[in-house]
Amino acid sequence: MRHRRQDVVDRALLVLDGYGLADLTVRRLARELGVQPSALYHHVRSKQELLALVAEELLRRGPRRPRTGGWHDRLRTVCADLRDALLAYRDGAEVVAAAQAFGLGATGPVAELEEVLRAAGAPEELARVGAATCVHYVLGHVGEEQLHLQAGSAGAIDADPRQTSTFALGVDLVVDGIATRLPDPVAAPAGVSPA
Amino acid sequence: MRHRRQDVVDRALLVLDGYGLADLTVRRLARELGVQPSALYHHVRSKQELLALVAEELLRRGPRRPRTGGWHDRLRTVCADLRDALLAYRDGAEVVAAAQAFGLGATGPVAELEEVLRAAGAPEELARVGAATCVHYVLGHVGEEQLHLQAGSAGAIDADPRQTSTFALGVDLVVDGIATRLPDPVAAPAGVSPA
DNA sequence: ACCTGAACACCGTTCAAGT
DNA sequence: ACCTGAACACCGTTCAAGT
Repeated sequence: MRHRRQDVVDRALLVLDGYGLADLTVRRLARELGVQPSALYHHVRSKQELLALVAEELLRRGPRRPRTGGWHDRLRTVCADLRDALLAYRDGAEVVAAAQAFGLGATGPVAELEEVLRAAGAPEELARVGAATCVHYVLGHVGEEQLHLQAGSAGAIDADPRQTSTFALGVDLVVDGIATRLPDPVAAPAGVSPA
Repeated sequence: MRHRRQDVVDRALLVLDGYGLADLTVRRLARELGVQPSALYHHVRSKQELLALVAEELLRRGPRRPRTGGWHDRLRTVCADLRDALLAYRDGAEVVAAAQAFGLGATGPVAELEEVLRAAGAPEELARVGAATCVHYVLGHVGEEQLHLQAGSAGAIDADPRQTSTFALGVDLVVDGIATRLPDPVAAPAGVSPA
């Protein structure tokens, strides 16, 4: 039973989805892999690093809808992809929030949101704060969703359309707020980026 | 050395601020109180309940600026009070986020934000989502702030004015977004609440 | 390169028993 | 009402040693 780093991460995601974040322990994961707990430290420096890798992989496995339309729509699409990625695994939002909480990984969505805003002509500070605000909202909202979900795990995406519309309203609040701060509401022609 | 429930909570806040959330353990807290770990279960049902009480007390100890001006200003003031309460204790945002994460307490700010929005004429859903969005933003933002703070604990409130202005921008993004959804932008005269 | 075996210093929680 | 003492079933991490 010899494993590589990716095997450990893959199995961790299975444990996460099957038993929740609280039961995703080093010892539990080792048992699941048929290996001693100490063996995991050959693949990973610490449990924190493991959780960061899990968060990253969870996001990587999420959907990626085509980015079309104006910056409003692009922002919403990135947020929706993020939400679906988080909802696809039990305690997904908690895992990614934890990774953020100790300053590791899960920076992909933030970076992409910042780019969308910069491309829309947002000054640097607005791009940074706007992207962060979107991500904070999505993590918080999905965290609440998963709390009231307790049961039902993978595959149950968008089971509750009321939650989805609530999510959309929240995102729009942030997006509309950003719009009031953008210098020029004129949309650039497709394929042409402003200097 | 006989203690009451409030003694336990008070001491927990001291441990939190002195050593951080990771070191706020049942056993550590018991040692600090000069008591056996099992004794704490006479005052508290579980560690979760303890953390919820700590979160609640932390918020109770926060400032409460006068609520003046239109609903924009009132919203901002509630958010600012919340931020200062969280910043006053090491890992404050993490503690309150954790309490929210398992569905306990820390509902005061949400309730007050909802009331402000209802009084401003917001339909029920907008009031609920708007309040939640504000709180998600503040928790996320202060969480990041405290992460990059690592050192420096209580008393260091608003040491970094750049962070404060960044915080304000984020709140305004949400507030402005809510404004675009409110039915009537006409401000009511001070002291008079709309029917 | 990947793993074992054993140890260290911890956890949260329960429960009978004491005052 | 508040606490002790002892136990149970766990944690994350280190480290010498094995193949």
